[in-house]
Amino acid sequence: MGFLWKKHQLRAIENKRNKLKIPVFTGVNMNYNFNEIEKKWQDHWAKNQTFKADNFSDTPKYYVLDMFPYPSGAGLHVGHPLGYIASDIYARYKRHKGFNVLHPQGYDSFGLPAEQYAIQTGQHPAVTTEENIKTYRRQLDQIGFSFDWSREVRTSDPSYYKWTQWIFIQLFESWYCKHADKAFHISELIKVFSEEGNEGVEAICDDNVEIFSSSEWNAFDATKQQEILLKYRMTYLAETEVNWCPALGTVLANDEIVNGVSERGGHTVMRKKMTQWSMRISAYAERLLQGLDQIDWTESLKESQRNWIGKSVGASVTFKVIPNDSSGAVETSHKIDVFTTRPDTIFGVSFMTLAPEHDLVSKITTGEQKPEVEAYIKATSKRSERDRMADVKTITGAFTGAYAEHPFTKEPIPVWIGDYVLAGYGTGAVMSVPCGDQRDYDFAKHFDIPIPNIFEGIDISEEAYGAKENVVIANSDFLNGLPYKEATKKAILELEKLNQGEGKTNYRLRDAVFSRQRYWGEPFPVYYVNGMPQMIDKKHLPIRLPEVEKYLPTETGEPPLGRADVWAWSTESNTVVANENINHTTVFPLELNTMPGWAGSSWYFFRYMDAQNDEVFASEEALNYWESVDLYIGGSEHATGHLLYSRFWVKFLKDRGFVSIEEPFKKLINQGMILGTSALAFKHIVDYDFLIKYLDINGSIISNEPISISEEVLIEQDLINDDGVDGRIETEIMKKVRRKLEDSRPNISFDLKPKLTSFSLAMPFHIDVNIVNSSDELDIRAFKNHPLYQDYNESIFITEETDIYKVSREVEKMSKSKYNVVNPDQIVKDYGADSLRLYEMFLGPLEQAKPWNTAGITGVHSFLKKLWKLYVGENRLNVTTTEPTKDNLKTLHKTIKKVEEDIENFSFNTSVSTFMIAVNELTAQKCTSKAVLEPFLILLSSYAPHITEELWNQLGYNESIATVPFPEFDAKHLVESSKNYPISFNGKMKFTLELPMDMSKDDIEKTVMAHDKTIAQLEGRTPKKIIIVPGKIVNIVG
RNA sequence: GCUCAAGUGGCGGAAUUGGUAGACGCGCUGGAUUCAAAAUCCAGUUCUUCGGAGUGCGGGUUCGAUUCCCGCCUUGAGUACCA
Repeated sequence: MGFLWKKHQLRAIENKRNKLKIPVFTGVNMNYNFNEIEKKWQDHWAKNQTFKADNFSDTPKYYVLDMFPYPSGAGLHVGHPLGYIASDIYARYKRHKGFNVLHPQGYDSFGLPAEQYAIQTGQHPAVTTEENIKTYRRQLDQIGFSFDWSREVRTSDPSYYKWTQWIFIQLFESWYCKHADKAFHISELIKVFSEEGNEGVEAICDDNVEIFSSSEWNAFDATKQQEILLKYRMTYLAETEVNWCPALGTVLANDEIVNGVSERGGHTVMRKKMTQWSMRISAYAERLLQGLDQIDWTESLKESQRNWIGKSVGASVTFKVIPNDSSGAVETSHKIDVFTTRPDTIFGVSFMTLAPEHDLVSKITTGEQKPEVEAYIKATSKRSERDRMADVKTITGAFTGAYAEHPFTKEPIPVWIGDYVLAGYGTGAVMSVPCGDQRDYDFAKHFDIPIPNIFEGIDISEEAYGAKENVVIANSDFLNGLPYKEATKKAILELEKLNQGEGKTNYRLRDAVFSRQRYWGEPFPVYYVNGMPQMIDKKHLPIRLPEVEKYLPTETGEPPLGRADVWAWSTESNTVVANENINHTTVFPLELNTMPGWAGSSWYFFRYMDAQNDEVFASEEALNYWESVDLYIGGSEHATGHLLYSRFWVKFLKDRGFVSIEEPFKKLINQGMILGTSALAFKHIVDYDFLIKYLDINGSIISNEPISISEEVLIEQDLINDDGVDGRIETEIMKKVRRKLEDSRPNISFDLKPKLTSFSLAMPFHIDVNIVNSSDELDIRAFKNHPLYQDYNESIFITEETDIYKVSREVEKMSKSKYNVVNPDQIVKDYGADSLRLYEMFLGPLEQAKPWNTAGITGVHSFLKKLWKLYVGENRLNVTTTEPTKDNLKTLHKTIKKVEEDIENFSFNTSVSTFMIAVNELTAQKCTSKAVLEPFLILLSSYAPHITEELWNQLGYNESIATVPFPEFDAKHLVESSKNYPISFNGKMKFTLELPMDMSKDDIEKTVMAHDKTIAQLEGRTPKKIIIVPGKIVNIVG
């Protein structure tokens, strides 16, 4: 029962509360009533905008950001808030430390799931997205995050995607100058073209640009000029081979494909040629690589970006194809360009290999070889990408009949095709050096091609020698005797002399396809004149998503926007108008694709700085004040998607002068996944034949009846291989059959003859974790009544103890299909948000994957109850102005030190233990001193904001605890006068000895050696050596 | 295959610069309280043949190693014919 205040006390409190405008709950409960407290303070923070950040402040800024959540229909499970809790603790801590903290939240609300749902149900994705956001918001709110919600953004909101469209236009209007190594406005390129032509332009552009003079440029018509410029723009339209996913009806980026199938849904993906918008991210490959050295990310994350960028330094080499008339081609002189990282091995080339898709293949294949080559190409094109990846062992290929000329020896080299050469990397052709590359080696062995050895003293009879170190080149003319490095240099030099090669750096990073054949994404601000894309002027943005009656592609295979009736651009009214007005003179068709998911998330961190601005994506002042994200927390699944694209856009925006930073995320932490603890039961399927003998009163058989039954027997894992268990199963089945017979034939006795006919292996299946208790005991009755397990209604259980089935546990990913999902709503209801926050942190290191086990939450929950009891006594606040004792201060200050260190190191789990130790100690010390209990609340308030805010308030403060300074650590309280020395013998601690801190080494030795236990331990031996580290340890050797 | 991360009680984990291995919590055992249960409180809880042994395994450096070095094994994540 709750304690009721006396009337006069109540009045006094009420007066005070009215003054402070804090919600009142009458009949203050002296118990820790977390539900009430948490609701009260969440409402208070929201009403008072406690966490609203100011864009202009004299205090230093700190920007803490969580990775943009996609509001899925399933809502949050306990794994999702982990990172949010960590960042919230850090944000709150930084506020205590005097920083002006920006800690915003919003939604990456365009995306596939809402659209898939729309296709199935016909509901507009905007409607379901709105609903999902509401659920998310409710769930986030109840955990007590200190977000500044006044800055909320949603990527699907036109006032937001207006600026995504704007950035797209900037990209379209830009080109990349290699010389200055940055992007510029396209007008500067046009100027150069009209004055000097393009020969001197060093730009990142398509490979197929023709060279033209200024006069030629000026003579081109507008369409031709546009066509050329498109090859230079940072975003461009090109026919590219894309990853087409028929099931999703869209194109996917490389990072959206996992193991050859779509990341979402696991559908097959095939190669298809389509005209698509692409982003020239490859222009930034080197800067994206170099920038990694400037940022504080985990090494593994940087490593995956490095791998994705895939820089390799080598040379391009041109081989001339030896003309051969039998190919029947009109042109007879061809060149094969290859990229190699080992130009030093050029004298080891014994054949060349082209990708089967290579353009030259059809041109150089001789008539004789044509049937074989064509058959091979046909066979390989049938193999899906996935088969090709899975099947690395099988060596296949075909000889084209053509020969290329070695640049130095002028010897003919046979040209092969093989699918181990990828069309998409380098030039799609390789110079094969079997002695130095295992794949070339295997290919040569398989097709009996010679394997010349060009390495001094290295045996290549078994395998290729791929290492670069400790190698000296031989049989290689002018390279003889040179090690790798020098040989490489020399080879490139000689190739340059012949004009048949040069040093070259290659990147694996491809330009990113930016079109999606989807409805629920940003529309492009683009219309088409004579097939050439035109940007809509920035002042007419946003171009809003049109309405469509269905969210599927059209019958003619166009994207869903092809279904919109009002989707044309009038250059007269500068508005979107009905399609019937299209006349290709003033009204033009609009782009039908939409932007990919990463468009909106590549710049959202800037929008939070100035979320409401309608003039610019964020004001210069706001951008300059907040600069970049100081701490970014999120999952590692974004390693090569979002985190690479964001860096790319930021570098671009910097080049164009829109922002002043080069990297968006200074420090990044990947929180580990919270895994589910699945419950597994095991079943046998057991088949029996029974012979039922019906008996009369005398026991004589009246009749025989054979029956067959099949039973699902649930058995505890421990019993599966138990000896007596078969007998138990048979007994139980007999019992069950007997019971049934007795029910149906009550007055007849019978005898049963069982015969086992089959017995399956034990099969595990998932049990809903909600019907299993913390001791792994399945509630059998609940199980039989559970709608999921109706099939087991009458199943037999074989268990150690009656009525209790012990499930087996397995840690796996938390997922609906495994029935191991734990919902935070229930946790908050049962234990409160503060308990949830503490427990999520207490589970283990933030960055590590760890299993969730709800049972353990009672530990942190009873800690909070103990804390409450420490502050709130039987009927009044237990906090007094009593002077703190030495012990009180020692406990407080060691806690301050530890918690501060922990937060700075993102070691949140260890501070939770520290809080527990502190409360245990202060309780044992019967501490009531305000001078200790107040600062302790501040320490804890980042972790458990509600209970601390409540107690802070009860202590009489009217300002939120979130705004008060962090307690100062004072080392003097930790100074000890004595030390409990561990006394070790040969490094093993045997006993401890309390000695004064200021005791000299000699005195320590004398005291220890004279001690009874030392004498007993030594058994008369004389120690060889005595190590004494004052204040640390004594070690006696001998 | 390559890259990265990690292996410590029944479980989650702690030991931050080499110095008392197992903090803190869960679970378990026993006890108190209760008509009973929940809750709460107290005690114990690495293994052990009671000598000791012990941080994945085998070596090494050191007075002393979970921590440093060498070689292996296992698990997880990412990536993959990248020339």
